Amino acid sequence: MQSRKEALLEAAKELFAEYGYSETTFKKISERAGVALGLLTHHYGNKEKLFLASGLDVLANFQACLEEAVAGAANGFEAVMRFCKAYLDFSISPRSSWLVLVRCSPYSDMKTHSDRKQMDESFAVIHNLLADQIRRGVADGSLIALEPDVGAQVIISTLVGANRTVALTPYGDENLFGETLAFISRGIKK
Amino acid sequence: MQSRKEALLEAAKELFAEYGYSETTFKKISERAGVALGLLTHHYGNKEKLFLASGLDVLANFQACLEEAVAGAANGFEAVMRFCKAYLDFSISPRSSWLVLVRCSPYSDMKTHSDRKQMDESFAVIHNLLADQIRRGVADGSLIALEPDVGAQVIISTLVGANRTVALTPYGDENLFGETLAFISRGIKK
Amino acid sequence: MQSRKEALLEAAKELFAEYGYSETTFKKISERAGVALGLLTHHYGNKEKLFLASGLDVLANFQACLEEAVAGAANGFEAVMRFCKAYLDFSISPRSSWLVLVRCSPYSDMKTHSDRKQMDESFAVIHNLLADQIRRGVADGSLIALEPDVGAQVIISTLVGANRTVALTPYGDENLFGETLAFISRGIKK
Amino acid sequence: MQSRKEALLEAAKELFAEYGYSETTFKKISERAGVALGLLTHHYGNKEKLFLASGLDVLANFQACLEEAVAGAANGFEAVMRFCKAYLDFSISPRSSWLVLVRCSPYSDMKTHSDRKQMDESFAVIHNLLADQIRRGVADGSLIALEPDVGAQVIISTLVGANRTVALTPYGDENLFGETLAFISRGIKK
DNA sequence: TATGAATGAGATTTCATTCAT
DNA sequence: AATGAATGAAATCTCATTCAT
Repeated sequence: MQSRKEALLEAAKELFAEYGYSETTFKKISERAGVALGLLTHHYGNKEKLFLASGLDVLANFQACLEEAVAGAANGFEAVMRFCKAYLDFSISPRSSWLVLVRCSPYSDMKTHSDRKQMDESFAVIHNLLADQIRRGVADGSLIALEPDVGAQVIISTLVGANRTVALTPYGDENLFGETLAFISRGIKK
Repeated sequence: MQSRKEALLEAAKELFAEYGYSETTFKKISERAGVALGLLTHHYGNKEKLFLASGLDVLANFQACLEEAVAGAANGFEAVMRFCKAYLDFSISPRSSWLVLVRCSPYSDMKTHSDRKQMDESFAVIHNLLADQIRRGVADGSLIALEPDVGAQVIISTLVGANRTVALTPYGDENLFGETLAFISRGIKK
Repeated sequence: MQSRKEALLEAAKELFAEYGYSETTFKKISERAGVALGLLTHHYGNKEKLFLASGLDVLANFQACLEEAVAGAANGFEAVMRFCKAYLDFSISPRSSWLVLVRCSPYSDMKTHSDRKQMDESFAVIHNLLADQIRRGVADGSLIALEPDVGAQVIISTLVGANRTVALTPYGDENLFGETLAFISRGIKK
Repeated sequence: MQSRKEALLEAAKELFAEYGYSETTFKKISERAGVALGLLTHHYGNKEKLFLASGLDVLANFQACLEEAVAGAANGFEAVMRFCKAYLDFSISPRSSWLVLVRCSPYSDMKTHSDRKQMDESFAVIHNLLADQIRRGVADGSLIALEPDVGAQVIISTLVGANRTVALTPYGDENLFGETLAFISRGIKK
């Protein structure tokens, strides 16, 4: 059984994902969660903190998913490709509330909010996870000579773009994710 | 001499670029433009239409810039690379108000608004411009065998992602654009 | 050929009739008339004066119609009945813009406006026209003994009510005007 | 002790009655009620719904008053006359806020608003109450042969007109209500 | 913890009227 | 006479947040 606090977070994630920050109101959240309006500030302080909590909740799942993906890879190249596939898969999995991250990640166009920093740090963990796999791949000879941080930036940028194309635009082709992975592969494989 | 209608558009572009849609108010726009509040609806109807007008204005400049870039290329590969470079350069040129497009393009996370379609169509023109260069490169043997539409999608996705990383996040490295171009080159060159 | 001043009055009558005072705007009027916005104040001064001009224009037609109706009556009773029939007929004749009077006559629920007095006086002329016919009927023995002013008030009240029932409510039966005339007849005939 | 929600309704009834719909503002209502502006939409949703609530509140009192009036009548004719007298009396009783109904009943000149239907239905109850008394009077021989629905329409039209003459115009004579009752009596009594 | 009434600043939008051309 | 850009006050409505219960 879900506590009322959890019900609020769940409703907030759904609504922020669907409508974005400014079109999601306390009233809508409390109605969808089926709890009293006042509980929102009681449990989460204010709107921004709730937004952050929503984002961090999705992000924690995202991190876990990526770490699991890279775990059993035979070499660096394979680890990178698993990372990429997991990234794209997570973003379209129906119950991941991925769009919350589209709305509040450092890659979003939100005006900087108070706890942007906490979000940035969590995303840095993801960046480093990928950079580590690149380092491994360069060491084990499965990747071309890439500076790990820049390489991770380029790859994540590509994933961010592909993801947005599919999630937000009408151009998103069903082949796009496959092509993107092939494209990345060509760009890094030795 | 700038008409008041133009002054409003200019102010709107600056403010939408800087603050996004919902944090840009009529008051801020009219004050920055130095005109009366009521002129906004008089000339543009409502906030959304002004937002659209802002986006289309930037987009028109963007298109012109891309078309000029591909004009003198020796072959398809070179045309594609010029397109990509012009894309990234435009996005960081100081007076382009590029961020307006980050806020209202199909790649943005705006809730669909009324004239989304008009924006979509204009972006399709850009997509087709790139697809044409790919087609040319495949024909002249300077590119690997790519399906032009999917290829254009992948490349634009990569540019979108790189652009967001630089424009919005704290990770944006100064090498990123260069690395992105190299990465694209490796992914498509025969 | 209609002058622009006349076109404005015509448009104003239509719109005031259909939408009432406060939902009729200068913009709508000038657009329907196909002339420039500024001509409205130029020719009519302000909104209230235009409203009054619209009402008085309809009222002048109304008066003429009533006077013509009573002209050839054989006796007072017949004159009264002709008056009543003409009153009701005018109110449903398609091009009379009768509803303007519903909106701005002394029987309307408009908050008193500046030139209410002029409207009141014109309506008094109508009242007196009916009172004269009653006086005649009492004198010639075709009517029961009625105080002409009170009698005119009662009869006009009945017409006002019947008219509103037909023009404004969903209850308006097609027999209502006939029944109303029969009812009046029973109430005054000797 | 009156709740703030009730205070708002009371203030709204007074102001709508006095100034009509469009000249009654949120500011005026909340100031007269002595509560915060935002409570208006909090409790009533929007201006129209508050207007409707005001009308229905007055109408409920009106219905109760009419039902009580017809209760003890000796025959149909007397019941009809009591109905008419109660109708007219209610309309000039100082604390009835009758004018709200003048502004928002189906007999008003309001442009059709959303819940017009609800108002229409409530007025139909009043119409039927009168039609029932006519039916009784025709049956018990105290009235002439009248079709009950049309008869009710004619009588209510007469009351509506008399009421408007007294409430809205400068012609309203103090004898008018008495004369109107006599006039109705002559028109229906056997 | 839980509720939802209460607040009031602020947003968008409307619109009669003025005025330069 | 004719045009429509320009003005700004005022209207309705939203909404995060507070607070008494």
